[in-house]
Amino acid sequence: MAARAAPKPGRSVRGSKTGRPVMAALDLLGRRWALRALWELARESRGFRELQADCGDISSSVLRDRLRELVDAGLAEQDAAGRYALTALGSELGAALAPLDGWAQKWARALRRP
Amino acid sequence: MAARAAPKPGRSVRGSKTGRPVMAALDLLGRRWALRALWELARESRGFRELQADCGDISSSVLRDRLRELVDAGLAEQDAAGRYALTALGSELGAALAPLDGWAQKWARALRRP
DNA sequence: TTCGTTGCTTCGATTTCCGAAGCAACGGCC
DNA sequence: GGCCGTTGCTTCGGAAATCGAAGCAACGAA
Repeated sequence: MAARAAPKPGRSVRGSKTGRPVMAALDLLGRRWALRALWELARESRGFRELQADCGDISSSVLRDRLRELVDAGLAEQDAAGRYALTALGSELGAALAPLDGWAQKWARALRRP
Repeated sequence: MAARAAPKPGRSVRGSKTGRPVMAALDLLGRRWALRALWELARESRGFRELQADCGDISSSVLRDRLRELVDAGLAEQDAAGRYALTALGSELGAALAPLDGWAQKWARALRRP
């Protein structure tokens, strides 16, 4: 249970008391599965159980916590059918993180031939 | 103790057995303080204790683990003076994540007037 | 009405993280 | 040389986050 409020800009978060927005983002995203859930939702809206499966069978309790945080932070919401989807803000974050894919491929290449 | 190998592309990581590079990245960065440490190093190279202070007094044991992983993954290294610095690859990741700052400011604005 | 699926919740076991303490090595500085 | 402050860690016990299997009410299809 529990599920305290998600980190948000303007408030003191783990590792920073200044309230600087990016620090809140780093706290929010630096939790296990947060980035992955966001990444998956950026691809497509999905229901809880489907999302869980697509995240490699993440524990349902943790997925619930992460989703709650994303919703609380205004990055995700549930549509009429109950499916989870990113808000406009969430989509923009997804777009901001999109370069990660290209970088990771470069990373893979670099590690193959050091 | 412990400190197993960092997640890398091509290998099975938490939440994905396909070896897709971006999944390894999401695993690596989705650990507490990993994003923050990378973010700080992207700004400037620093020694262990200074980095610890700048990360809001993160526990030294965890910082050590995260740094080990970043080094192991080829994203960071120690210079002649022993200071931690990003490699070329690490810097590119930092650059790929740079838009996060701008996004976070937008997030802050959006939450102020909902 | 039975059956399968979904969206969760619970809770005990594990893993991760925290944080205070300690320590060897390296300067300065006298 | 001897003393002091700083640095880069390591150790380890306790707290917190995560896991994972189980269960359950609600819903739709048959």
